[in-house]
Amino acid sequence: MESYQKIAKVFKALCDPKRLAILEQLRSGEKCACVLQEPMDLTQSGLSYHMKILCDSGLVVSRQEGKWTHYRLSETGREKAMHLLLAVTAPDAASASFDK
Amino acid sequence: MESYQKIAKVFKALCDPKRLAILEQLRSGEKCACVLQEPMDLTQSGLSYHMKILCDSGLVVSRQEGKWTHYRLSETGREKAMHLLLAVTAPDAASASFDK
DNA sequence: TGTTCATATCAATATTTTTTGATTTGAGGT
DNA sequence: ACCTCAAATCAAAAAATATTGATATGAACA
Repeated sequence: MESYQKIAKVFKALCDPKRLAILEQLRSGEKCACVLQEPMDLTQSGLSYHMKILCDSGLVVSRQEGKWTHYRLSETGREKAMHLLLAVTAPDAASASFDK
Repeated sequence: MESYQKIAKVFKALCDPKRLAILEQLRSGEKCACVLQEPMDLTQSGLSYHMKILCDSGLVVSRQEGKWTHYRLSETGREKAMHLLLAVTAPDAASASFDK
């Protein structure tokens, strides 16, 4: 079973407005770090900090190309997160009823 | 469109190990605050603080019964969270391909 | 090899979140 | 009305997270 810390790490990626804005940008396709930074109120090191959290969560993956780093959404990361959300918030088999 | 702050609030409920442990307890059915607190390393006011965050996220709902408060998982809360997770991490319609 | 550019890392500070203990509120019971 | 108990709220302290500016790494290219 996954530890609560590990699960928390996935959702931590999603509870910061700046990281949500970064994900929004990635929804339209792979982006280079410099491109992601431009429209945001973030320093270079600030972006790097958030990208690390997003990659650690598994929701985003990176790809090096020369001196550039490209980021994109991970389908498997998303699927794992969906399963995790369900696992954590759905009543267990034994308990039939719960609130609407 | 929902603000990033509003979205963040939902996932904030899921990025603390103690709140995940509380959700785990609720998976087996409705529980009174006093019952939830007992097995956890939490003071009364500490539990109350976390329950507020869980209720604010919509994933948990509460019900008063005399002087007791009972908490349970919300199905609609879970459904909304699932949709939100998808909305935030899935590539948009225009961009066909993304990473596995 | 030396220079430039993109990104990562580090250390310090600022900000936010969590914890704690004390107090308040409000529903019952006497 | 008074007392008790469960839970919420508040203010202060502690802990975790985010931001900033400076520096390090490492790829490309002259």
